[in-house]
Amino acid sequence: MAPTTETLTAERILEATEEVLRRHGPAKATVVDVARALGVSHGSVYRHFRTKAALREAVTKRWLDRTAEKLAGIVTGEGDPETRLRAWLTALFEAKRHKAGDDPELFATYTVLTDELGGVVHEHVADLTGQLTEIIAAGAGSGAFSAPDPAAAARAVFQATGRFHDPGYAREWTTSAIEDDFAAVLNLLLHGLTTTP
Amino acid sequence: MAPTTETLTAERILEATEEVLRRHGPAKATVVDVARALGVSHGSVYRHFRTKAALREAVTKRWLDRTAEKLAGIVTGEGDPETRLRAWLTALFEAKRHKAGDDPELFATYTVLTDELGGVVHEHVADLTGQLTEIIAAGAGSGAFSAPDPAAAARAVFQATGRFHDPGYAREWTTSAIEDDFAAVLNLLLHGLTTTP
DNA sequence: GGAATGACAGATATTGAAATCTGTCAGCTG
DNA sequence: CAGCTGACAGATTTCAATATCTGTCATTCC
Repeated sequence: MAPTTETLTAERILEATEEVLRRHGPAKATVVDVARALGVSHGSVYRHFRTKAALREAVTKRWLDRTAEKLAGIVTGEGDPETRLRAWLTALFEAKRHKAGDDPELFATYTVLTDELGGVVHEHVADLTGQLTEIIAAGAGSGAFSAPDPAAAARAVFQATGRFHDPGYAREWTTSAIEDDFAAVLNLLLHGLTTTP
Repeated sequence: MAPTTETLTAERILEATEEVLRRHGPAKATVVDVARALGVSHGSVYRHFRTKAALREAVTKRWLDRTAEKLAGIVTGEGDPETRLRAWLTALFEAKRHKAGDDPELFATYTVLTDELGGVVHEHVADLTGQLTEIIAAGAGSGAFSAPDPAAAARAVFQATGRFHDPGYAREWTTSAIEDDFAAVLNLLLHGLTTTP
């Protein structure tokens, strides 16, 4: 479509792949489509990604990492651990909700992709619970939280808030009660974590 | 298959429907199959259920109600509210996990059915959170729980434990860490609900 | 000579014609 | 006559042929 003289890099292929996925959806997006969008033969794409699955995995990892990076800023940010924990969980919910609301096609596409790519999602979840563990460990250290095992507490908090970040629940993120539900769960969990003076 | 002289009742049709669903799965189970299993014409089935969708809805409701009935016994059972709350949530998890593990085919079938029948599921969830509300209200009354709005707390607890009863997570119910995860979430939530002396 | 191409074999997806199903209803049956 | 039947029209699903795609690699191009 747009045959440039620019060198063909993995990054350019990933950009084109995301565009093709947005246009055609996960079922109909082909490697041939990606190559056509870049003005190259599909053989050239296979020089950078061994298989179609590897290409899908890379583009999905890139998408998940964009969210993780945003949240990482909050972990090392200012405020006490309770404030940062609230901010982090709220930011995660907001990020997912906006992704789902702003571009439903692409969100649905990535939901399909994450379903077929267990490994990538597992790493993503490990990344996020790692961030949560840092915040909770800080709170445990300062005496604000009662958490003998911060990593276990982080997993519990992440799992208990699944309804507000797991793509499987995306269709409920537009209902009016979701804000109240989120606040209720968040308060319950924070009360459960907080030490009682 | 087994043409009996017994009268054709809605209940007999539902039994046959569940059997056909177990055998053929949700995609291939037809009204003609159900009629054949009962040794009647498919027109007779339509005398009891207006549409195929109504039949599927009725058989699904029946399935969900069986779980709700089991749990209802715990609500009015013995023990203090905290004990009953733990028992109720554990029983819900166990019931779902056994359904999923004992007859995966049928469980997968009902998961598909519940996905297409929003209304029935909504009622089922309302039923279960109603039961939870009773237990939590009892705890609030006795001073064991701090819950200004027991219904809201019940919704929060139900949603926070979604990972352990939502069929969407069924494939994770066989992983080894699930028991620990459940215990961690349960303890966190109960600590969050309990008043601090 | 390192990157890109395009023809190719086997695997996967699309398509449209044929078969089956859903839902109705006039008539049969006990 | 209350309940059941089975033929029927329109909607949906199946199946097999046809077309497209994936992944490879000998060859071309700069």
